[in-house]
Amino acid sequence: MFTKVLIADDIDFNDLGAAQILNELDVLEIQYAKYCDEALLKIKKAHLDGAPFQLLISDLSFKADHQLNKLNSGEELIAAVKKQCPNIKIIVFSIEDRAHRIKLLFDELHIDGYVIKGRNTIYDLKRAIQKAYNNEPENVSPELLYLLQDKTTREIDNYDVRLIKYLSIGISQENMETVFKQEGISPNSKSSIEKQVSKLKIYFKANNTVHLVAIAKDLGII
Amino acid sequence: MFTKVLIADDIDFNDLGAAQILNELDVLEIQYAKYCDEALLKIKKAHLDGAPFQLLISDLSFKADHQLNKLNSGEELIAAVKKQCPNIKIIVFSIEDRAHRIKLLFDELHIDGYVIKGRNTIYDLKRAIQKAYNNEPENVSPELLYLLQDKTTREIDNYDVRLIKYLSIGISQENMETVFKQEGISPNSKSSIEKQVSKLKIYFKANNTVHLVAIAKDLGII
DNA sequence: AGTCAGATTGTGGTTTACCGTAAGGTGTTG
DNA sequence: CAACACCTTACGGTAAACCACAATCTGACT
Repeated sequence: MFTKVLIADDIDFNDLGAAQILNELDVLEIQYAKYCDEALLKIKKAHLDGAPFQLLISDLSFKADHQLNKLNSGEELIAAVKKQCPNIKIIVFSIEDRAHRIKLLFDELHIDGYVIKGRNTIYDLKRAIQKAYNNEPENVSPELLYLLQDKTTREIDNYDVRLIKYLSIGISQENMETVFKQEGISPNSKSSIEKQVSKLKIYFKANNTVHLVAIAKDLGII
Repeated sequence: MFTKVLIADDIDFNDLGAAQILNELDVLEIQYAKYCDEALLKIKKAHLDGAPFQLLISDLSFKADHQLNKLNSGEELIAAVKKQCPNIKIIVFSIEDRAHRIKLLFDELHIDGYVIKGRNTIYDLKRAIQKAYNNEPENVSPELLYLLQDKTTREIDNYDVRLIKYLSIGISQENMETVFKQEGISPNSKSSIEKQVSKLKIYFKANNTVHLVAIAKDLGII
């Protein structure tokens, strides 16, 4: 079993539960971080000291407060950690249950497991840690495995996400052409953008653009 | 101090932390509920048995799963509980930090305290329980008190919320007139609706309607 | 190079949104 | 009841979104 584990979670309440599980799994050294930056720092330090963490259990959302942080989400933390220590195992542990966001974690950040905080957390997290240790693939709870099958989320690519994102921050379709050209995003003609928005509306069964953005927000796509 | 407390939270992980705090406060009887319906049932039963709960600590969001529930949010649970047992004290305990939603809890459901799940949860919840026991007003953490001062949320009334809500589910301004008349919402002329949407856009500094709805969703207004 | 399918862009017309202004209603006050 | 402010509704013009169709470009294959 892992011997040195870091838990990154901004809710102090969760430490107790995590500690209990890791004790049951006979993990010797457990450290905690309440901020992303703090977590990265600890991982870097341990790495330099020649006693690296073997597992990071991280939440996704970290509340902003008076402390200024460079990293402000689990995604950013994980990307930074992977860059620094590619060998560390990473399990994400969050209440987020929207397939799209979770899918991205596996596909782009190559995490080693995902546990939804819920009614069976204690059991699920324990299993996930064991699976991560044994390098088992598809390290998610059964209900999530089902969610990840959902096509809806797979057929929405980065272009779509950025398009909807820009719509949601008030860029009109008129101006989208200019913005896309500045950002080097293609296709970027007014006509193409209209067409793509229209496709997305059909795809998500949205009556209009307002509806589309609301749906995308609900699904966690933006 | 309270002697009988119910905790309604669907994340099993949180039970440990809550139990620790309540033990420190010498609360004798602590019960847990993972579903809203379950929580209401326990409260009803205790009431009928002549040994009612004195305090309910409830989360706001409860995940849906295979179990069908009549009540599906903390708000619904609290409304139902208040109806049944007006004397029970209620503290809401959630990660929700958006002023608008919290404000509604105090103004319409008359809760006795609010604690944001965060880095100081253990301290904050303990204080909140003591304050609720002593009937102290404004039972929130200092940072939240500041948030609740924010005017933004006070000046948005029910009409605005419904308007934005309908926009977000794909009702065009064209059709809003018909919908509002059916629902008995007034004013309902196309002109009035246009005007109100326009006001809201100015208020929230939104470039267009899409942007407005996105902002409203981010603020937790809808 | 030539062909072709599919993607991208362009164009014109229709609908909806947007915005200013004016007309109509309602309630208050002297 | 006249005067007034304020709210609601109506109207008209402009801009943006929407939609169908046509033109152009692109890359793969022969």
